[in-house]
Amino acid sequence: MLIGEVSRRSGVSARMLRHYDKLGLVQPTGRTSGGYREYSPDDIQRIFHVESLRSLGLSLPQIRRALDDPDFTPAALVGTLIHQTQERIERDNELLVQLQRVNSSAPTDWRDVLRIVRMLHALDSEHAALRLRAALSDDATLPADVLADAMLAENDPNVASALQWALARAGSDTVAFVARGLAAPDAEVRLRAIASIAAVDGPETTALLTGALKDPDTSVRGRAALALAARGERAAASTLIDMVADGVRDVEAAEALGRLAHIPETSARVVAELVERLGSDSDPRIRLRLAQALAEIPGVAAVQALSVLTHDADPPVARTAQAILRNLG
Amino acid sequence: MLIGEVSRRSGVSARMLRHYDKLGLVQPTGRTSGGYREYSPDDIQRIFHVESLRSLGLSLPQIRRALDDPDFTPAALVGTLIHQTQERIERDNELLVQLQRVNSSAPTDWRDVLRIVRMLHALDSEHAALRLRAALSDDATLPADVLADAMLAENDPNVASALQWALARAGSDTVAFVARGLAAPDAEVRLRAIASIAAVDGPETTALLTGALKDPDTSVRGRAALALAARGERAAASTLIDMVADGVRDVEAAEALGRLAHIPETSARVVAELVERLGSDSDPRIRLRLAQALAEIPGVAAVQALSVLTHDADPPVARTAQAILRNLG
DNA sequence: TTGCTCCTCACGTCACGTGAGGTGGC
DNA sequence: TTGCTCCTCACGTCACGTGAGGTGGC
Repeated sequence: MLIGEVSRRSGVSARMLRHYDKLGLVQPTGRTSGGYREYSPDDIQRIFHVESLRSLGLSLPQIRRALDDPDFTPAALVGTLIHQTQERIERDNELLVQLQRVNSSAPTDWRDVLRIVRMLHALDSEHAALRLRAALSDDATLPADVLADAMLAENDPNVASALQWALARAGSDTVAFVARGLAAPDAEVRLRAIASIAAVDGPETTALLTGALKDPDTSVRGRAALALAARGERAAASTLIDMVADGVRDVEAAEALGRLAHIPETSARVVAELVERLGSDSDPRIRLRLAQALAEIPGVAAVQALSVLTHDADPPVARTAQAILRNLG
Repeated sequence: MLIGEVSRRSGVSARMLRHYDKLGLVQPTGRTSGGYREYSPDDIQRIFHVESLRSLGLSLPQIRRALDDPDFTPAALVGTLIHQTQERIERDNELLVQLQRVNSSAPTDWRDVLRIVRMLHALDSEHAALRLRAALSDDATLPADVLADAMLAENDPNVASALQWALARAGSDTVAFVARGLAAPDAEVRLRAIASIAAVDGPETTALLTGALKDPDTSVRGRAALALAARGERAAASTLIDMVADGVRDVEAAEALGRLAHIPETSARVVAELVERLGSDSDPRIRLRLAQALAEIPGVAAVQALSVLTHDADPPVARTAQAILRNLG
């Protein structure tokens, strides 16, 4: 079979078939009197073998060895190819993220592109000083989603807070980008997201903070509860009481409960829940903290609860209740 | 600054700096009397710009246009680069799957590799005839995970069943690979997984089938329930009753219930559940199917329930119950 | 004078495409 | 004789590395 037909049947260009010939990869068995290459069925088989191995990413010299050198076994090479492909995919994924960030900054000319690439490299730097400088650079070309991602990934508190500022300057529609961090598996990231969201007022952020009260992580729940209490949101009460009981930022939590309970109705509910916890918990340290929290709650309900506690079986609890009532009087 | 120091500071090889010069990308401002290239601070700036754009994947000619041609805007090119990168990632992911399949077949020489690549291509073919031939080829070099993946992805029932056979021949440790299909988002895939798992006896497959009773898809649940019933597993009863009620393979389901209820205890529970459904459902067609199912259940409990139904307010239900009792008597 | 740096020119890598200029076979 | 196919040789692509052979500057 002549080269043209072989090319048509195999899909390999005549140019490449001549190239295979020169490399010694596939040398046609014969030539016609006129010097035309003549391929035998075996030659054609071999072409398909070459194409098979090419589909796995082998180079032509590698294919030559694979087909002709009996000492060359597949194990090592296939492993290497897998590794190289994985590395290439990883690099390409990073490249894609960069390109999409550049794209979302909507550059009008290449100077804009250069600016944002420089900023992205700086924010990616290992040196906190460089990251800080980038965060403080006040470069309006940085899109909000990039700032948000950088802030969520930032473990240096100084840089993180500089990025918070930059985000605040970038406007209020940055909340959606930061909110993506609430779904992160890392609790630290969720904590930074909450801190950032808490800095922006409005019903949207309140809803996000309320959702975070169900977070699996204690610190995240606590941070959300304190922020909600500062907004007068009664939904935070139960979480704040948990914090008092668990001794997690319990002083802050108790104060927040006190401010939350300035409405008589809320006050009564908070006192009821505190009293219920005092009844169900037996750990003396927990009960002491719950009793102390009552000191922060305004209104008669708290005073009544404290009066009952002055006769508590737990001497420290009873003494604390007495002391609080004495101070109030 | 001479080329050596520029190279050291920028990380670009002297060879490449000369190449940039020849391309007109970065031409040093001056030369010394001896002909040495002298780079100005601006030249060095430009080198960093070139490297920035290279990090985005631009070719050297593209960078030249970006830096020198004011009419060349970033929008289109950045979009193209994103697209190309996505395509490359996709192709590399497919390549990686192929390589890992080849690897998991543990080829000892390149002939093994060629065999499995040929099989993989055949199983990937658009033509069902080619896929069928590959499935029937009885080639032991095909690893079980590949067979399982092919079977799960196969939408031609003939080919799928040939692959089932091939899997069965490959041994019983193929179940784990098939079980991965139970997590597929496509209900068809889960259905094929269940069918394949049901063909292998043992406590492991029974556990998988029991788990599938919670599948969101009716057909998947039904298939699992029928398979479990054939194994005498009473856990299938509720699902079978659902099938009777919903009219999904209801005749088969009723028969399976009958075989399942040969133990008096199970029989009583099945009858109780059927009666409860008859009481709570008002659709006459559903109630008729539930009543008919009672005919399949052995034991006195079913006969008692049917006796009650002979006075049912629903005439077809009452008549059916009478007919069943007549046949029994 | 001795190292060191720099210069230009050019070949090699890798998998091709695209000619130019010529010829065989129906 | 006219198309068509085939031949070899060779340049171009792309981003480099690595020489060879020569020279400037301390």
